Amino acid sequence: MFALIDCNNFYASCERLFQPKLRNLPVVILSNNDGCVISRSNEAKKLGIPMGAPAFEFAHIFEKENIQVFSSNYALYGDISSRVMATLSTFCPDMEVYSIDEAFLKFEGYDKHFNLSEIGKQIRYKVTRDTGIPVSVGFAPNKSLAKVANKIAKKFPDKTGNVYCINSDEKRIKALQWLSVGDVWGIGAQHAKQLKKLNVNTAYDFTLLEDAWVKKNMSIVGLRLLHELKGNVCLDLEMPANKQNIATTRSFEKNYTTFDMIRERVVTFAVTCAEKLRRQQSCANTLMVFIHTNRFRPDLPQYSRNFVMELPYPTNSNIELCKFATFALEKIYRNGFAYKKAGVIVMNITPVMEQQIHLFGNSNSRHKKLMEAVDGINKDIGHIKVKLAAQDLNCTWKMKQEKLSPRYSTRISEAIKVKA
DNA sequence: TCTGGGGTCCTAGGACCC
DNA sequence: TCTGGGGTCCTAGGACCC
Repeated sequence: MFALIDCNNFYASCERLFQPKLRNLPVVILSNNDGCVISRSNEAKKLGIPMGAPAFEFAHIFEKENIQVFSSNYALYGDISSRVMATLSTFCPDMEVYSIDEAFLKFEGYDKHFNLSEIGKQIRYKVTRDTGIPVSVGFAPNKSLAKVANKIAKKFPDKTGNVYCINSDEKRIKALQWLSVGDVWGIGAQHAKQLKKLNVNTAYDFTLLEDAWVKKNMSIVGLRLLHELKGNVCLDLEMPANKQNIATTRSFEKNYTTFDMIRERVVTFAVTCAEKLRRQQSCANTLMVFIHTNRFRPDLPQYSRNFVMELPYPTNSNIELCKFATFALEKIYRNGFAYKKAGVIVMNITPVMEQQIHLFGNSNSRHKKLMEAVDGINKDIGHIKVKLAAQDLNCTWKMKQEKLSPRYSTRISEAIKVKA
C-alpha cells in the first residue's frame, strides 16, 4: 500500500503557525512580486478567491472580507517543509518527497499486520505535534489511487478525520465515481476537455475506455494512469535525482527599459543558476537567456526572444556563466521596448566528475577554488555578500514583497520573542 | 499600475546513417 | 506505372505536475 501525505493549505498553514490569531481568518499567500494568489486557507476558498487570482483585481475583496494577505516566504515554507518530511520519514523507510508539501510513503507488507487507518491517524497526530501543520493522508494500492484517497480525506474531514484508505474494489469504484475526470492526477485541462466531449465525466468513466484509445490520445503516460486507476501498480517511488534543467527567471517590479538594467538582472540570474549547479555538483553545457515585454499590455509594443548557446566547455563558474549570459543577452536585446521579464536557463547538465575535457579551451580551473571560497563566505555571513561587479551591489532584493512575514524559524533575529 | 516560478516526460517528424 | 529496408539521434512542442 502507498500513502500520500499532503499538507492542508500548506503556505497558509505555515503563516498561521506563528500567528495563531489567523486561525479562523481567511488567509491568502501571493506569488513573487505579490502578483497572484498561490495558496488559500479554507475560509478564503469559501469566499470564492480562485487559485491564481491577480492580487490587484481582488484587492477590494481582500479588504472587504478582512482577508489576511501575505507575500511568499520561502525561507519559512522550505524550513517547515523539511521538518514535516523529517517527521514523516520516521514512519517508513520508503519515502518519496514529491513536492514542498507532499510525500509518498510505501508500506510494503504492513497491511497484513497493521491497521493502516490507525497509522494514518498517528501520522496526523505526530506531524501536528512536531510541526503544527495539519495534513491529510490517503492510502491505496498505488500512487494514483493514493492521490484519490487523499482528495477524499481532505474533502470530507468530518467523516474521515482527514485519513482515508481505499482498500477494496467497492471503495475504489465509489471513489472514482465521485471524482471528476479533470481532478485526476495526470489529467490536465486539455485532456479533461477532450474527455468531457466524449461524455467521460468521472474518473470511473475514464477507466471504461479502451487501452488503445488512451494510448493513442494520451500517450503511455495516460495508459499507465488508466491501469493504476483500475488497481494495478505501474508507478513506483522515485529517487531524488539531479536536475536536468535549472532556471532562474523573474518578472520585474516595474518595466525595464535599458540594456544595463536588464543586464544586471540577467547576470544575477546566471549567478543563481551557477550556485544551483554547484550545489548539485554539476556543470551546464548549454545556456539560454530570454527576455520579454508585458504580455498583459497588448497596447504596448510586444517583443519576445530567446537565445540558446552551446557553451564551449562545461562550467558552473559565476564568472563564465555571466560572460556567456551577457553575450546571449546582447544577441537578443533591442532598444525601445519596456521589458517585464527575463530569465536564464541552464541545460544539458552533466556531473562535475564526468565532464568531457577538451584539448584546448576548458573552463578556467582556478575558478573552482574561487567559487568554493565565494560559496563559503556567502554561507557563513549571509546570502550573496560576495558578488560580481556586474551585479547591483546595493540591491539584495528587488521583488515586491510588501506583506512578507518574518523568517521565524531560520533567522535568530526574526524569531518570536516571548515576554517573561 | 498591477497578472509567479520551476520543473518533468513523451511524441512526431526531420535529418542522418548503412 | 513502377523507385528498399532498417535503424538512430535530435528537437520543438505539447502535455502534465507542484
